[in-house]
Amino acid sequence: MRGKRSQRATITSVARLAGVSTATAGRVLGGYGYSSQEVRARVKESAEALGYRPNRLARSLITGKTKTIGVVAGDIQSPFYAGLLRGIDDIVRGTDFGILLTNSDEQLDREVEAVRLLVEKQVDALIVAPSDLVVAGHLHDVVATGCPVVQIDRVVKGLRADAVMVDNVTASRGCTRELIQSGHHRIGILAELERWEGGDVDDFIDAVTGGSVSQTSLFPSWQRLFGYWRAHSDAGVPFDRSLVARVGAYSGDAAEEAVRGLLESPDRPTAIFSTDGLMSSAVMVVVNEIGMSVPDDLSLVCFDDLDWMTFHQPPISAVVQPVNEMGKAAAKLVLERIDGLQDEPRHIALAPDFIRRGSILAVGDGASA
Amino acid sequence: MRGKRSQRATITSVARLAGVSTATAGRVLGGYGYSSQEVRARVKESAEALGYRPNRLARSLITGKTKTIGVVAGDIQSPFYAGLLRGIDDIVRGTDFGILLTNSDEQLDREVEAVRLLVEKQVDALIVAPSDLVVAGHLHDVVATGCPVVQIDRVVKGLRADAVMVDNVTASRGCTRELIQSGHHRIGILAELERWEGGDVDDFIDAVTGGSVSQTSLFPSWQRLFGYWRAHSDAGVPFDRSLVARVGAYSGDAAEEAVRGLLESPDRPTAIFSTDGLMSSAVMVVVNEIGMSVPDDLSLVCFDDLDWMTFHQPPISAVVQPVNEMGKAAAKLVLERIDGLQDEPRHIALAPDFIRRGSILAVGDGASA
DNA sequence: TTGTATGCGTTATCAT
DNA sequence: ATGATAACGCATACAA
Repeated sequence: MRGKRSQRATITSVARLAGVSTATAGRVLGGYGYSSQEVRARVKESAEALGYRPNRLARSLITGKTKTIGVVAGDIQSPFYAGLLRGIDDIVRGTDFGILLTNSDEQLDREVEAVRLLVEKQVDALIVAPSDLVVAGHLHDVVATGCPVVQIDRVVKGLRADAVMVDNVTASRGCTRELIQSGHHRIGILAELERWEGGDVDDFIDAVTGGSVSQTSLFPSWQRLFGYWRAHSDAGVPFDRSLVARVGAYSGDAAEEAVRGLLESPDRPTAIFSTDGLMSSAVMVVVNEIGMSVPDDLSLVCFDDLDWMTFHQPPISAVVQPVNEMGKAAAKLVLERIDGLQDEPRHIALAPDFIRRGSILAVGDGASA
Repeated sequence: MRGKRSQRATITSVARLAGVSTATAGRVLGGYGYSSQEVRARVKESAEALGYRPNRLARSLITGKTKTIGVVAGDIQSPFYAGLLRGIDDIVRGTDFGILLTNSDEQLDREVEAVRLLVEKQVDALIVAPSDLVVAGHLHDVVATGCPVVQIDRVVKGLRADAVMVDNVTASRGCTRELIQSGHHRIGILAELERWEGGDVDDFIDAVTGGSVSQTSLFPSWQRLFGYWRAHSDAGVPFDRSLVARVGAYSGDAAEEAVRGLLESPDRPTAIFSTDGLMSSAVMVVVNEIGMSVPDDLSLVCFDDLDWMTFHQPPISAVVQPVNEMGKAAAKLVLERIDGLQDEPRHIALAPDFIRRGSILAVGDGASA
């Protein structure tokens, strides 16, 4: 029996009803000081009778802690971010932390706005998927105030903050090697490849070949291209620039267009490595459209294991990112930092799994199983 | 040039630097009172120099508004809730409202906990997908305090609060009719069908036949069963209880088991209506497992249009819920209520689309296109 | 137009 | 163990 009228009960009203001071009422309700059995009972009873709910705002104002974690996701609707969020929530649930969620659409200006809002709302920490790996003054500012920041999925150049990501290079290198070992020498790679401050794909390959590129502060799709390149280099298979389909935008239409370019070319690839869930759907659309069949006409390996890849005929080989674990790792890091952990920024790189399924056809002479 | 040291600037420090009172500084920084050009400039300059950021906590404590909307989702990771969230954010972005997100996993106790947290954090409104349509004291309590509540996807019996949902009955009735008109008279329905206070499927059908069931406060899967029943009734096709595959839990494994029961029965259905995305995947898994083919061996219609349904061979017919629009509608309602809109609770039912694709085979004699 | 004084609901620091 | 009282950072009524 509570809820009462419209006016919410405060510590003051509870104290009055219980016949104690607000200080005493605060101690028992907040559970932070001394109090006698008798008083404790009386206060709790009064609180119950009035339907008292603590006002965390007031508490936060004085403690300086809001018990709230700000999250800046790229696109909540994508399975990747949804999975991250789920992982974060799994860790946070049970604590009395809340998640303040914002969406950047991978655009810097929106991210800046989002961070500003979160900071003004006094979040205790920030989990962010940075939109720009070079210009990030807003994030440096947050770090400078002492508010813990955990980067997710990618890391800003020179930002002294924790990070949780996946080892894209190793994963891509591994699954490209699978294709090569199955006899494929012309493997198309379909990748977003936006925003690299060093220039375009050719510049990137030059930089990579010249050894002057740091793997760390690269967007995932560039890292995956890098892994693809290394697998070729490892196996002594020549790298053909024309097999790199750069989508250049994060849109299904653009991806389909890029796939058409790849598959309609005179010496088209015998396999495709699709570096992202959105890209993978695009591959399927175009493959159907052209009337090709996987793996007879085209072998396929995808980054991100979407549900349909399991029951597609044939099932599609995929790199599965541990999205929930990434979210959990980020949340744990955040909680540790809030608890005062003071060591150097940590970069945690989780290892994706590769699941080989029926979408890879062995071709040529010495094809291994 | 800001950020400064660890101490955050306050109105007081800005006022001191600008040589004005805190009230004056507050007026220009908060933009709510009179101030002269000259003072305004000086204060803003000081604020900039100190890297002043308003503390919304303090503001909220006094205004009584946090500019925060609490959201209780079922499972953030599902495309449905992710889509809702995206819609909500689309509306909220640009305003200085924040979204405080929690996850109930469709369990009442977790929902109660979540709501408690949100209320203590003083959210200005609540958007919630209720886990229980009958026992919801926590929601009644919130409504009683005057905090706007918008139910999403389903509506609690007797709760005086807005709601945004989809017209499940009409949609299911429509797509079941499509199957019937294509000559299917044995249509299996795969549905979660948990938690109906009236009992099990037989009781439900009895109640439906007897006209004693209210469509409103039913979980979506029951409403979809209802639409399926009505389509049969409309067409004079006998309703066969054995064609109702009740999954009873929200799990892929359970769904697959239910599909097997349907497809391995001696007089198995010629078509299946799958009432949910998770169920649809289960259908595909089992269909492949058994070696059947859609639509030759089995026609298929699904509630929820997942990405793979477009490029599956053949493409799968689907009911597409306007998830983003639902989220947007809920968020708009919330903002209106916060602005003081005081009329009766509104129930907004959006109409899903049906997209007929190649997964329906016309059978029997008078099959229509 | 500006400044003074109070209060929002808590926690924290002292006394007692 | 308890109570008076001062914060926290801001907004607001009112006086100047």
